[in-house]
Amino acid sequence: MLIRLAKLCLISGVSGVFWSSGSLRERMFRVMSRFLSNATNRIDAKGRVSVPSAFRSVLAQRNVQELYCFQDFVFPAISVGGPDLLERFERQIAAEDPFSPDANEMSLLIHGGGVFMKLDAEGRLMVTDFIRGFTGISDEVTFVGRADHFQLWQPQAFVAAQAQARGERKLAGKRS
Amino acid sequence: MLIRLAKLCLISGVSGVFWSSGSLRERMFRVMSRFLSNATNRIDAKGRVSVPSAFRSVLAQRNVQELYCFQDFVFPAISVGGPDLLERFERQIAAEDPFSPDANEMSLLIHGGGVFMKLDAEGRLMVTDFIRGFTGISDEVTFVGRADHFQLWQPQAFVAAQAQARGERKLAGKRS
DNA sequence: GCGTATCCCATTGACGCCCATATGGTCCCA
DNA sequence: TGGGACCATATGGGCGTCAATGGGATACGC
Repeated sequence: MLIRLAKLCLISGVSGVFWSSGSLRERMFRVMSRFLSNATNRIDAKGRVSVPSAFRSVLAQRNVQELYCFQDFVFPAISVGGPDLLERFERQIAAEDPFSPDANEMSLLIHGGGVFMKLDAEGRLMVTDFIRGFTGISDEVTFVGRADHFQLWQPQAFVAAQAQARGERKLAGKRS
Repeated sequence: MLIRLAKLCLISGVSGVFWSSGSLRERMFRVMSRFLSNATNRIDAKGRVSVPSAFRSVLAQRNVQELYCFQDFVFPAISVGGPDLLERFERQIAAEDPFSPDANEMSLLIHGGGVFMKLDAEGRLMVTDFIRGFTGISDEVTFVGRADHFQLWQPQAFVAAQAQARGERKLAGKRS
């Protein structure tokens, strides 16, 4: 199961290169600037929601000004990161056989299913239909840190998914 | 043959030359100037539809004034790009034996299945029968970014194709 | 001359930019 | 240790700008 989770992670964009290299100082820096924990904020009348301050400062440290958002491949959640996230996907496409139907589908998802968004001066983002439709979000958003990116969840869906993941881990632990 | 054409499509669409490096400024520029995300607009009584502003500014940045449109090889969608898209196809054809059946068929699709179109002053394009017939579009158009070009889809067909691609991604991830 | 496409202008509704307020937490000082 | 000032964050809302759309008027082709 652990392996499976690791794979899931990779699928949804958490790259394994995250830890692998760089000077000690750089690694310290990265540790400091991970997306971690979760928080739930309300959507206002105009459809905006504040990105948690902790996440915003990570974005600032990484010099991320435009957010690349896409509909996650596994969960009913929107994954959000910097343009480097998109570039990683594109490299992945370029790396595998560029003639495969896989690459075509991949492009349909990451280009056609991805958006660039910007935060306003107060660090809020618009919750568009693009986000609502895919996640089921209506009036509250749960922000979930995923190391090098974060996700937008419908609050109940998140606790459910988390509970399920916890349950499977427990079983795996008893088995092994 | 079909596979071969699909390959062609991919070559031009998700080109492997993707932009691995460059100054920060250059990368910002590139991020800004690729076709990304999707949006659905209505067709008015005269059969016109507005191209999303984001796509128009990409076209402007690339100095594209005439649009080359052709019926996509794999999806029921119209692919739209600058004249460079057509030129790339033509180079591809020229690269192989000009008398081969393959080259002949490619030309049939590339040239016979393609048209040039122009936007009006407000950035709208006419939805002709050429487009309607192939895509099933009737009163709404979904614009889908594909990095170096974009596509016109019948809205429902797009969500269906995207859902299928996502499903296959998920399965592939779990399998491996 | 009639249908069709292009040009021009008007409307409106959404989004970005700006400032104001509240609320909770922290730090300092008595 | 308790109270209070201070600060940061989350949230609310006004307003201007621009994009999407609608519709009239004119040019063009069959």
